[in-house]
Amino acid sequence: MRGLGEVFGVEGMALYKHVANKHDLLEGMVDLVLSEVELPPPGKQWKSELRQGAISTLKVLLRHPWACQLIVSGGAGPGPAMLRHMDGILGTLREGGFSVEMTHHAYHVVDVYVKGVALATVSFPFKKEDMAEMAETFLMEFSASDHPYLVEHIQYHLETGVLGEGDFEFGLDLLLDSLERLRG
Amino acid sequence: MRGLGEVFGVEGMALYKHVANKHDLLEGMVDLVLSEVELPPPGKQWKSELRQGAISTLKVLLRHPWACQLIVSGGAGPGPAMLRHMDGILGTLREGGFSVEMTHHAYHVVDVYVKGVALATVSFPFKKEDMAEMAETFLMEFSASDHPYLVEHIQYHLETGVLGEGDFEFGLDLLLDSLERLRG
DNA sequence: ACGACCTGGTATACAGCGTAAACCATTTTG
DNA sequence: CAAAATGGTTTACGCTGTATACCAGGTCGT
Repeated sequence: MRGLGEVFGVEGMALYKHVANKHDLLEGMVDLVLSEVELPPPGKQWKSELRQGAISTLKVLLRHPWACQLIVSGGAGPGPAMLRHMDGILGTLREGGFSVEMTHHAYHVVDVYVKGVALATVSFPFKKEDMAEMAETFLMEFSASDHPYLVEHIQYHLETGVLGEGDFEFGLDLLLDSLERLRG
Repeated sequence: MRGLGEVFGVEGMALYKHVANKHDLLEGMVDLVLSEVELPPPGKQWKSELRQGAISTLKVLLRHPWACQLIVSGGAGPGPAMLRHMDGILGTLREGGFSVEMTHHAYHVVDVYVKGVALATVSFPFKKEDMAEMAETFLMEFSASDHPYLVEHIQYHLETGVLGEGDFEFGLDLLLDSLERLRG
């Protein structure tokens, strides 16, 4: 708070004339972030709309790493932007022909997935450059023979990088295709 | 720290003779939690093994809500239990006939999903009993006509409760079935 | 036009946090 | 038997969010 005050050239306490407390402030910021998400209007092509919405959501979340934690963990109650966001996605599903029940399932599955990827990406503890070095010290810690599959996995990551866009879309399409099958 | 010291009948600072800092302490606790997960040994029925592993993981995470945040957000580097856990799941996939690449995808998708559900469940801000009351004040805040689909969604939740076991397994099976299709 | 009130700022203070530093008794060990 | 490791205490520092009191300037009702 004092730091934010400094940004405004003001004593920290002055902020409390404008927001109730730090948490309220963060809630507002979070909702502002969420308002950046671009949601296509509900229509007939639910799949591409949902896909686009999910991708946009992830992009926004990755653009504001600090907000990830708060949004994902529901630490901030839903503000107007979040409500709009939810209604948009739910609308896409309903208009796309999903039943109320299936809409419920689809919404939560995709929601959890997007947020999960966002959080995992944001909070991955190593920088891309340190990865190689990191992996090396890593592979020393445990006898490679104890965790053969893990070694293989890490080596794969060394070749292909951290969780990237491709990985996200792989899972996303997996879900969307499954949902499509269930809708019919 | 001072509180934990009190539990041991000791001054807070005494703890620093046993752990490097608070973060280290939490890492240890997190790994202990993770060691509670029961993973079936890798074999031929990858699907049921993965399923069982995911369910066990979720159960453990829900049993220790405080650990959820840390585990999910990777705030704690992987300890021995986590390594074991990862290797187990990766092994299940590889032994089950998945290629290295598909194993990578499958692992991350399921991992993200399980952790996402855990975090969402744990950090859902309202108690089960207050839900109805909560929803009511909720539905007043925004004109119901502005968010018709959201209203519908909330009403569905009022009938069926918060995210429950069924919802989790729905998404899980969705993923597992898709993975099965992709494996072949 | 004048007192009341609202607005947005300051100053001070408090309790809480993690933890660094110095010190001290009691084992354990070379 | 001296040296050193072990596990505790005390004190203190800088950081946090924020309650409280105070105060200047502008706005408003009469």
